[in-house]
Formats: sequence, structure tokens, C-alpha cells
Amino acid sequence: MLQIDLIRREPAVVKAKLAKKHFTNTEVVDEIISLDQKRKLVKSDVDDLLSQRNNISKEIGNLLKTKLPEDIAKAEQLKNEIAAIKDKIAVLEKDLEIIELAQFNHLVSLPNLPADIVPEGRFAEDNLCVFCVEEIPNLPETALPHWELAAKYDIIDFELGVKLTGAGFPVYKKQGAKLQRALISFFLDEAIAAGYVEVIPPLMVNKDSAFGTGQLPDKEGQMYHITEDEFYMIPTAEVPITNIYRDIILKESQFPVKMVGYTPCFRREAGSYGADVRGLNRLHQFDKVEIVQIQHPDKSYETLDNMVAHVEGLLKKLELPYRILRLCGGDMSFGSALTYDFECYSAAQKRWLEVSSVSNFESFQSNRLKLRYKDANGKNVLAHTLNGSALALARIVACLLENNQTENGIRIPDALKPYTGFEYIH
RNA sequence: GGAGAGAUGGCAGAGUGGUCGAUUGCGGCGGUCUUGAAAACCGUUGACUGUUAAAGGUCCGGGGGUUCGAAUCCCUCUCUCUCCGCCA
Repeated sequence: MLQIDLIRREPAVVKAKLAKKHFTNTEVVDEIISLDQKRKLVKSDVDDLLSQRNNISKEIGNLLKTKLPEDIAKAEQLKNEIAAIKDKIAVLEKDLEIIELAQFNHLVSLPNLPADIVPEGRFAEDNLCVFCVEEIPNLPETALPHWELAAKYDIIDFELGVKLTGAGFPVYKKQGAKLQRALISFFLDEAIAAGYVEVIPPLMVNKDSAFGTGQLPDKEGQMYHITEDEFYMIPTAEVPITNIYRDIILKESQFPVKMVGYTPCFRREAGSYGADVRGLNRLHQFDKVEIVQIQHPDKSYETLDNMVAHVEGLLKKLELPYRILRLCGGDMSFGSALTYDFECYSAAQKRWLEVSSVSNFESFQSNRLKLRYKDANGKNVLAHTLNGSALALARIVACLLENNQTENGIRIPDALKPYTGFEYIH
């Protein structure tokens, strides 16, 4: 959620930046400002009336204390006076409620403003490739896609998942299950070595948490919703982990807060179909290790670079061909100010798969979360939040299987061998 | 699932209808003392809104009600604790 203060002060700048994100409904900005002016007027009227009421009530209290007949009569008179004030308050408070609700609804409909270096553009093709490995693997035509390798070595069973739950819920078996665990441990250990504190959060969150990180109201349809208890299955560990710091006022000395967590992630992915969802490409449940940082606004972009470097280090250790994209305004997520996507090359499918997304949300989430720090002047200021996948498992597995297939089986990268305990899947 | 008790500031814990944004203790911060530290002593210490600054307003788990006036009374929801039942 954008800060109302910024919208008030710099409406033109806000509109221009929204346009870069292809949010062109600029009348919303004007509407927010006009509602804000109305709100202030009504609020100040209500406050005046409340102030009058408070004073009269105090007076009544004092009069009644004396127990003198004339004072009691006076008190009764004042009670009548207050009745009229109360009616006025009731009317104005109703107005105020309507105005505030309208303003809130408009405010939460605005996406975050993109950073200056975000490229112009609307679609994936407009993303700026800031790094790409020199050699993209070129496998022989006989190379198998990962879903066939999964069947060949009996390590991932998609059909069985359909039986148990439905499409998009694979069952990992044997060396496939071990590989999964190995990757999770490897990613966690790397993050812990980089100073992140590990947490294991709940896999379901309440409405407040889903709102805090921006999933609600914007992406309601993408989460599994447990209606009986009003819980949402987490689409990413970002939600519970970042919400640990909801309603918190940090000291500056606590920056940066660094957390890492492994969780399964649940996504409804309504409307997806075809080659896009084949095999491990897009699942309803997948595993992910997520890194989250909370940082001083002056340092958040430096931190974003650190997080990008961390993810890059993981891909290097896994010996996977990757590229890094700086997302264009139209392709970025709702709440992000700057996002780098990491894509790995899936050599048998001959396509790039997104395996990580690292973003700086600036104060967009913290405004909703009321996540602040006390600055040197004792003023409470919104902190910046960042997060990134480090890494998302399923697509990494897809690339590992495809790119590393040999006549002897699937080769495990050196960095992973201590975790798998085997060098080949066969 | 059944029965009961409770939810107050960073924490502990007073407050049952009026000057209570809230006694007090701990913690935090600043100071005196000290070579330094501890102890002791003194002072200070919630958030939001609003404003040039203020005044004013709001907040005692959430929502609603009674009242001139609610932390305090009533209703309701959520959560926590204790006992019983069930159980990894």
C-alpha cells in the first residue's frame, strides 16, 4: 500500500510511476486525494463535537457530585444539550466511515511504484537480461524431458499424485525424494552460512497476514482458502515469515533482519494449462526455500544486490545455466518496486524456467504490516522489506534432471553430493 | 468436543461508572557517582491522527450496545490458560 502522504504531496509523480507499471486508471489517485480532503474536514468536525461532548460530560459529573438540587437540575439540562450533539456525531461518523472505506479500497488497489531503473515495457519480452551464461547446453535429440526421466528412474510419480489429490501434486519417490531433501538442506545451509536465521513457519495464515504481504485482496483467487477456519494455505513462505514482523517497531541497530525458511508452497494456478504445466513446470504444491530481509530504507537496494548475489551463488554451485532478468514495469508483481528473476535453462524442453524472484518492496508491505523502526529523532518510519526464492525446488529439479542426464544416469553436482549421498540417479 | 477462568503499555501487574492514556515494579534511554563497570540515587520512557507548532480527537483483544460519561456494565466474536475427553 502506498503512503497517503506521498500521494498527497506528489500526485503527478505517483501517476507517472504508476503508468510505468501499466496502471493507467489515474482518476483513482485524484479520487484518493479528494476523499482525503473530505475525510479531514469531516474528521475535524467530528473531533470538535466529541470534544464538546467530553467537556459537557465532565461538567455533568462535577455538578452531580455537589448533590445540590440546582446543580442536579443544571445537569439534566446539559444532558438534553448533549443529545443533539450525539445525533450530529452519529451522522458525521457514518459519513466518515463511508469515506474512509472508499479511500482504503482505492488505496489498496494501487500497485507499488517501480524503481527508476525498472525497464519500460509490458510483457516478458520487455524484461532486461542483465546476465546470461555464455554456454547454453545443447543436448542430443534423444535427450528426454524431465517427466520422462522421472518415470524412467521412478523418482517422481505424477499419476500417483493425481490419485491422491489431483494434477499438480506429484509424489517424489526413492532417489527423487532424497534429492528433494538434499536440495532443501543445501539451500538452508547456504542461507544460514550467509547469516540468515532459520524459521519454520505455519503453512496456513490468517487474513491479517495475507493482507500484510499483499496477497489480499489482490490475489485472493490464487490461494487455497480454508473457509471453515478462515485460513489461507501459504503461496510462499514470504507471507508467514515477513508477517513475523507485523506491528513491530524495530531499533535501527536491529537492521538488517535476515530470515530464511523452507516450506511447501500452495498455489491454485487457476487457468493454467498445456505445456506450461507439464511435469514440474507448474505445480499446485512445490517446495521452496525463501530468504527475507527487513532493512533500513537507505540500504535496501544494496541488500537487494546481496540477495541477488546469494541466489546466483547457489545456481553456480549447482552448475546450472542461468540468466538474470530485471523485470519490466508490466511484468513485475503488484507490490514490488524492483524485481530480478532468475531463469534456468531446461535443456530438453529448450526453454527457460523461472526458479527465483528477488524483490525489493520498499515500504509497500511495511505500510500494510505497520513494520517500522525508530529513527535517530525518535520518529517511527516504515522499514523496507525484501524477499527472494533461494531457491524454488521443482523447476531446479527439472533442470537438473534434463541437463545432467548421461548414459550412466543423472549426474549429481558436486556441491550436492554430501547431501544426497549418491553421485548418480539410476 | 464439554466445563470454568482470563485478555490492560516492551514485560509483569493494579484499576468495577467521572480529572485514567491509565498506580506501581521490571526493562529501555539520559544523568549523578566511578579509572571503568555494577550498585545506589535523580530524571525520562506507548501508538495513530492532526498542525508550521499546537489545541483537539482516537486507541485498555476485535465488533456492537447501555449511559450525559465505559478499561470498568451488557451482547457477540477471536484468542489464551486450567480441568475433563480425544490424540501425533
